[in-house]
Amino acid sequence: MGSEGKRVHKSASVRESEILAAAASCFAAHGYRGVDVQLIADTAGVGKGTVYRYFTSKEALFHAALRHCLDQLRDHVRAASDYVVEPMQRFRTATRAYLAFFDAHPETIELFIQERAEFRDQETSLYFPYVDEHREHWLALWRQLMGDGRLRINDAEAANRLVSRMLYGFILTRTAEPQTGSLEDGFEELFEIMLHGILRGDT
Amino acid sequence: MGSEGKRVHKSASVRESEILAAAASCFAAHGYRGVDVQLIADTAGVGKGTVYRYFTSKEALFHAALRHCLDQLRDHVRAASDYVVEPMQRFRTATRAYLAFFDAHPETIELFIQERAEFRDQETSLYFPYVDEHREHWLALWRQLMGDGRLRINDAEAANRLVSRMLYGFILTRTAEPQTGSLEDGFEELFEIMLHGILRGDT
Amino acid sequence: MGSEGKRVHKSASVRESEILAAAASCFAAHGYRGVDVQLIADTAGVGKGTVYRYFTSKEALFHAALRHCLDQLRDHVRAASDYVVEPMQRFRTATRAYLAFFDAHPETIELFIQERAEFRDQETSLYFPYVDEHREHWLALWRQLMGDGRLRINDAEAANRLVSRMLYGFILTRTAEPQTGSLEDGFEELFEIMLHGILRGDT
Amino acid sequence: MGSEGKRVHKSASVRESEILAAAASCFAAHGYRGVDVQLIADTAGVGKGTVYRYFTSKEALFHAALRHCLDQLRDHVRAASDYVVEPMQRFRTATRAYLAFFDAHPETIELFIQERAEFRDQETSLYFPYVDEHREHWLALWRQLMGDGRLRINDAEAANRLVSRMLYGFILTRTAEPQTGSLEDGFEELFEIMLHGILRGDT
DNA sequence: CATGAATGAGGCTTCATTCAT
DNA sequence: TATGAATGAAGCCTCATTCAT
Repeated sequence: MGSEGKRVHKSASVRESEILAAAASCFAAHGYRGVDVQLIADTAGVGKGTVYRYFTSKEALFHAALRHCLDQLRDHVRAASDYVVEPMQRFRTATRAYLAFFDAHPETIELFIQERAEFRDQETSLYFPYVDEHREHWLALWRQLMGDGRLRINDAEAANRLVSRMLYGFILTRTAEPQTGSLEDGFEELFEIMLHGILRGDT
Repeated sequence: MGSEGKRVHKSASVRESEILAAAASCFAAHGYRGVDVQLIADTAGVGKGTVYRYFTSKEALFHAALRHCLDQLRDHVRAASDYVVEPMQRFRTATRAYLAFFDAHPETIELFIQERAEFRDQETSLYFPYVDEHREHWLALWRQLMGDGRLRINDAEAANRLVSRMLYGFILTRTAEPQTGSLEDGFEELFEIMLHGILRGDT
Repeated sequence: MGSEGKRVHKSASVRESEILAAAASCFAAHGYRGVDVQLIADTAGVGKGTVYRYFTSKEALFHAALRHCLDQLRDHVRAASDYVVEPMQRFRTATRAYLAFFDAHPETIELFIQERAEFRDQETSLYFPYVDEHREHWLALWRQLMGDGRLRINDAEAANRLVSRMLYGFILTRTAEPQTGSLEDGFEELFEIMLHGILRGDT
Repeated sequence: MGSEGKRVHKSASVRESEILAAAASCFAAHGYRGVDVQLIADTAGVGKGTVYRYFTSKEALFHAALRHCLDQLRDHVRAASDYVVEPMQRFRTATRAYLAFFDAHPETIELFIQERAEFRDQETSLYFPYVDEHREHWLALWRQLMGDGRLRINDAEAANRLVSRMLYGFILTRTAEPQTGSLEDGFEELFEIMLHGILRGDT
């Protein structure tokens, strides 16, 4: 009961989601500092006071919006890859899903950048805790991949970090060059290079 | 103003450099929006008015500071690699110099991020013109590398873009994980992977 | 803010009037440039932000204040003279009311001067549109006065302009000489001269 | 000797005049507050420091410029009218010369307005002392005019004041209406009305 | 609870004046 | 003496946050 009711007053969680969505969209479009909380309120169709009723501060709202995106990202990647058993296939599927997510939610990229720019200090950053949160999951995958000795690298941490950083750069520069197509379009090429490098294998 | 004597006259170029250096340092430390021009003035040891004597606006100052860093970066990489004749060696040297530069001037990374975050849309962005400016130089290198058919990729543009984006991600995440050492320390590992991929060659 | 309680909510129109009144008073007392918007806010008993909530800019506020005075002036003169039927009596009554208004609202004079001094060139000037707005009304009066051929002048435009300019000078110099009394006190003398000139009629 | 010499360094009095002229022109064009002292220096072709070498402050410079204009005005009117013996002719000639002066030096009008707007307090105003300075001269004329009993008014002070104020209004509104021609063009009409009033003499 | 009017600290920029050269 | 680089006080405006209704 509740969410389908005819009541004008939406349930708190619906309100919250709407504000969150508005915030993500505004922050992505204008940057953290460039956004007046009023704009978020207008976009969400609520009063400014209401925004502050649901979120302590502009900063808290930003973090919540980012967290929301990160959760969606995780869900998306997990939903696509968790059921894939074969490790390399799982890696491939997860990577592809990762890229596809940002094609579908480009605002997430902007939130990444904004967080990096505005809250660079470890203290306030959400990115690091987030990475930590899922580290074990992906390290397990890397250990599996290393299991049969096919990797050139034997340190799961290092492999994970290296690939993460490469992907991160790939994501962030998505809009860098106008002619660049969707991220997923670049996937095969990227994945091929990540697996085999730029040199021919027989070298 | 600092603790020095009242008013100091210096040559315009010296003053400009000092202000530029102060600006780069402040912007890197606190972010574009987080910096009060007064702080830059104090850091440079000049009055606030003096800052505006040399730069039209805070924004202009930021762009000038970034441009300064980009010029240094280019000079550094060129100085290290231009004289290297053998293409692969030149690629290697340039890449290493590129990473080393950011170890020596980590504030440059922050300025990159800040520009991306604050001036994402605008024509004012310096990064893309900068990249364009040097595109030909590096494309030539890629064509040389492709000359003997040792590359898995035959499109100089694509190779250049791919590697640039990977490196960009590598740079940006430098401070991502506390335990990470200098960028140059990670060079061998990164370069190895870029050349040969994460899979063993015999796969 | 003043000594009153923390935050007071008033109807928008009341607040606007209060700010307008404070602005007129401040601008008159210190001149457009000599006024810090903070002073207006303090005088109105509101925060500075509130001033900007009601008026886009200092300039807009000034123009609004002037417009307000002009409206009052028009209402005052019209209220006094519109019901007077006999043309010459109407002219007399209107002129007297005009002078009396400035005795009652001397700040209006200052706003006139300030506008002339600060916004001389611009389209933003309110004075000329204002004059135009009422031109027809007064031209009609002049035509009536000319109807019986008692005027030395036969051009309603010219007569209107000439008298306006004389009155304007009379108003503006009100405070010119300390010993000068109220404008209305000088009315009879002025009006007599305007009607009959400084020379005796038999000359 | 001196002023015709080939020395690059102009004599102090020449410098001063140039600065004064530049100041008058700038103040008239942009208003007292709208002028950066730098602009005056540039216009005069000297360094900013030099301006301050000749004049204590911006305010002092403005007053000096105004004083200069007032002196010229006085000289002009006196030169034209002092030799005229017949009182009414002298009044007529002086008035006409007064108007003609402002046609030739319209910037004087602006300086009048600026002073009125910025330095309205008796203390700093130049206008009142100036008027006082010449009061006696003109009062004498008025007494002469009254000598033969042809004036409707018998108070020289009052007559002087009244006419001054009318003329002042006439001057100040010169640019008020675009279609208005030169002040001197309006002279006959104005003078006729001042002498005989707007009503026909036989009324 | 929801609202949006009210607030004031904070930041960018200007410009009159000073002073080292 | 002449200069113009240097200065910093001052002022306009924004916007995150609070709170009366």
